[in-house]
Amino acid sequence: MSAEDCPISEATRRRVRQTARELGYRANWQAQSLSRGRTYAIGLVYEGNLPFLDGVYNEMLGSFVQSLRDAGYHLQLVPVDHQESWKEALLGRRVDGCAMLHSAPDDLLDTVAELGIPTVLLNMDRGRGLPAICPDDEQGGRLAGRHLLELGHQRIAMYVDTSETPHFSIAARRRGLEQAIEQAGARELVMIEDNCEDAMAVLRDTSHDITAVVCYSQYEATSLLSRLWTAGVSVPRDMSLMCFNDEFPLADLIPPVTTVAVPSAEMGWRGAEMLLGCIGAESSGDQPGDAPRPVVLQEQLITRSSTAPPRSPS
Amino acid sequence: MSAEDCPISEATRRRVRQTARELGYRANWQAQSLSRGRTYAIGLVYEGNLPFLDGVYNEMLGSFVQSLRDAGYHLQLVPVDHQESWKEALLGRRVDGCAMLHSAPDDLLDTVAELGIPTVLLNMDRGRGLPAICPDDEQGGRLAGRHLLELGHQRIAMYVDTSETPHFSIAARRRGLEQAIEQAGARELVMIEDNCEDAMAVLRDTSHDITAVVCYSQYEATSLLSRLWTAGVSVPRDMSLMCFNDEFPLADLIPPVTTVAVPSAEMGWRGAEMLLGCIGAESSGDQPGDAPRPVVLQEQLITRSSTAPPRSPS
DNA sequence: GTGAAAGCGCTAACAC
DNA sequence: GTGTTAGCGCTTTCAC
Repeated sequence: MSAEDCPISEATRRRVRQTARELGYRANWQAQSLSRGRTYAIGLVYEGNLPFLDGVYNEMLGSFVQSLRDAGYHLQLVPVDHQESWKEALLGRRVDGCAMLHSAPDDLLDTVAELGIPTVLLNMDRGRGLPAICPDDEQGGRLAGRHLLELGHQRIAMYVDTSETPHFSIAARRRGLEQAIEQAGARELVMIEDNCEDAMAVLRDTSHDITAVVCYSQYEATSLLSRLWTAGVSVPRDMSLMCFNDEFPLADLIPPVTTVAVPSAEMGWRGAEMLLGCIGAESSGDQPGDAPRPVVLQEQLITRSSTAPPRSPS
Repeated sequence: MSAEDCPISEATRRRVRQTARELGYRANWQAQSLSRGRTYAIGLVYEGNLPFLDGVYNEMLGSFVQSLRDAGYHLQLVPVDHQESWKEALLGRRVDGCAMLHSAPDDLLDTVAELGIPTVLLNMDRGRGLPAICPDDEQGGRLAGRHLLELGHQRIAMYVDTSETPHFSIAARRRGLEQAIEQAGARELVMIEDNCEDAMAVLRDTSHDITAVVCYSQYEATSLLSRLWTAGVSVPRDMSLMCFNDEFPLADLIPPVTTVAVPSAEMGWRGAEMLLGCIGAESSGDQPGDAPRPVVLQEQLITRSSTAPPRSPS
């Protein structure tokens, strides 16, 4: 009845629908769901805390949800924990597809692969060839490195707080920084993978002669900036500081912090596009052989006042 | 078949279920859903951005989701916008109940009331007598006020950034502060409802003689603290500063900021308890007359180093 | 082209 | 107590 050669005009069709709706009728969703074999739900399967605290994920998921909604889908939160209730949700086919971000346990990836549940990985790499979408953290790292090198810094450190969950973007950002440094023929990157106390020790060690530090995220930047102030190290006069992710509270700190922004909203809608594409392809009986290749999005430098040329050595 | 006088022992029942499950069988969820007239989904209906950026909501929703999951329910994100797709979701009964936080448009509240969809309001008051759960912001305000008064402050300001969406807790926190001030016989509260620039002007106006400022949230506190530093006003030596919500980055700022914490996790599980209670009562045919009364939870003072006795007037 | 009927997979009510 | 069947409300197919 949904054919285009229907004798009933489009206008009439619409009027009928409109009237039916006004009379309070709506298609029963559970019945449609059973009959069509669809749930019209996408599961957001996540480990640990709700993955929204970080502004990057907040924005990304916002646009992800919007795009899904425009296609008649809703996003369902599926926490992963020891109870394995997430497994029931997937095996019971409570969702038509799923999204994961940041990281996922192996058995989760195995499960979706076995069951053939359409899945998209957001900001995640090691994905068994599953459709993925992530920012180009290596390129972002190069952006950061070049910015500092152009300002005249020779000796640069990167600081990552290792108490946080590791993420592949750490390595990627590091590689980008190193590439930029190598290209410029400057001295090699000093890596500080530790907590804030120890980062301070390294930065203040004059034998390292560090004049600029790149923090992995706004979290490291916020606490390190505080410590620097406390220790009487002025930013950017004595030390340039920058980080990744253009999120709260970077713009409100003293000084406002230079950062490399990831295209969070774009990741969201691209992800939705990809996932809905997979679901569509699956239902139209296509072979699932053509897994879409990973989409990689460019990052962008946002210059603020926490980075400046190094003090000339006196 | 679910009776307790069943001849099949509990152990056998479990073994059968276990085996069936191992053989790969699970009850088809869509069919169950249709047959039982349940969707096993709760809608989180929200306006604007994803409501998780603020750490308070993050933690609250985390425990909300967990509790729902333990009861076999999933939380579905239902954004409210001009397209009114949320209305379709509710009218189509795509959810068994819903949760709202912070604020909700009138037609949304009307809709759930008309349709009789079990609903719980999280951190929201003006709710048509709907089940609600919120922190006692007035009590929190008193906590803040007493803390500063005990330190010896006489002239206190409260700062709210009016560019943010208004929330009833602003008034409640203000009332609490005023009550504490009145009780102590100190001078009246100076209200600053504006942006950060103007807040600075008021604070530096010596005719006001303000020695302590209470910020509405971590956002105001973060930016105001920055401005104060920039202006050479030392916290807490020249000015005590505190706020509400124990969230990032308060503990990482210089100095770490004193704050009044809301019991976010408890709000979450209490809310789930309440909502599931309503759904259960509804299905067991009880009259919906006994709407649970609002639950009000106590807040807690967390003292850090941004508050201190005022400088003795020289 | 139009209308009736057979499922979707489960639940619950009903006879045996 | 146990097995059978109607029915949830839609979609889709298959006769007319």
